[in-house]
Amino acid sequence: MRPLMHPSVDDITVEGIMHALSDPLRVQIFLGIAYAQCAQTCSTYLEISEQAIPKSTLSQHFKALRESGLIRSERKGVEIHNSSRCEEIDQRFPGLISAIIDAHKIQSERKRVLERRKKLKAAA
Amino acid sequence: MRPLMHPSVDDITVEGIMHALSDPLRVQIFLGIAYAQCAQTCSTYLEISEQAIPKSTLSQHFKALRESGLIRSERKGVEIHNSSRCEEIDQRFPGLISAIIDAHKIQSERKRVLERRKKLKAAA
DNA sequence: TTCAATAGTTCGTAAAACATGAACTATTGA
DNA sequence: TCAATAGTTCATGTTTTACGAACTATTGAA
Repeated sequence: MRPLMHPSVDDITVEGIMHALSDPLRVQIFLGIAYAQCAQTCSTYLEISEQAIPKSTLSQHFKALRESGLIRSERKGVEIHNSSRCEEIDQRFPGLISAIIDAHKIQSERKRVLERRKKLKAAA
Repeated sequence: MRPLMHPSVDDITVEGIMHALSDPLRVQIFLGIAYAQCAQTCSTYLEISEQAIPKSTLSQHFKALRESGLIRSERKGVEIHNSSRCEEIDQRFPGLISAIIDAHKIQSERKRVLERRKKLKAAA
């Protein structure tokens, strides 16, 4: 098994970040890691949504996040601990990650509101 | 030929924007349109880099930008004028687009510096 | 009007990227 | 040494993307 590859901060690209965060599942994973006070493992996300995510798929998504430079993965015994590289990225691209995180907050808040509204309408 | 489809501001998603801007050529086109004081046409970009970009490819890229909500395309006679939807997007996701644009400025400035350094080194 | 020129779209297909089950590897604890 | 756990890698079917060729829309001139 080859060692986990991480790009140096200088090799992180905007396009790479955009691509990594263009997949809904990957964003969800990344936000989970970014918000988490403790490092997250791959298995944390085995049932992130209604249906189970195959672990090979999860593994690929973690790899994509890692190779874009968004997360750091370190083996801790039998599992791999993932943490965000937000601070490093913020040094290189100030405000980028937080703007994306804020946009996601707005988007998911609006989604919640719309769903509640829909439910009320259906009940009426 | 079906009419040009534009999502309403409320249907613009962060993932959609990320995806649209995850391609280097598309970012270049988008930045060109965002910076431009006048609306840009598809043909403006036929030779954006060293080699010519096939126009069917360009057309698809413009379509991707349009359907992500990043640009507005309007037929003006024989050509189609493209302009950015930055203001609208900024209403929905304040600061997102400008953070991405700033990050690109940093990235391309750094690239320029590295290339100059390399050239000087080669000359020495 | 018809026709050529210009600007861009759409279609078909070949190439690249993705998703996932099955098999494999690494680490730990019994 | 071996079973259990956590994750990776491989093989393959599916989806997305790139681009040449053919098509459509608009204009301006004959």
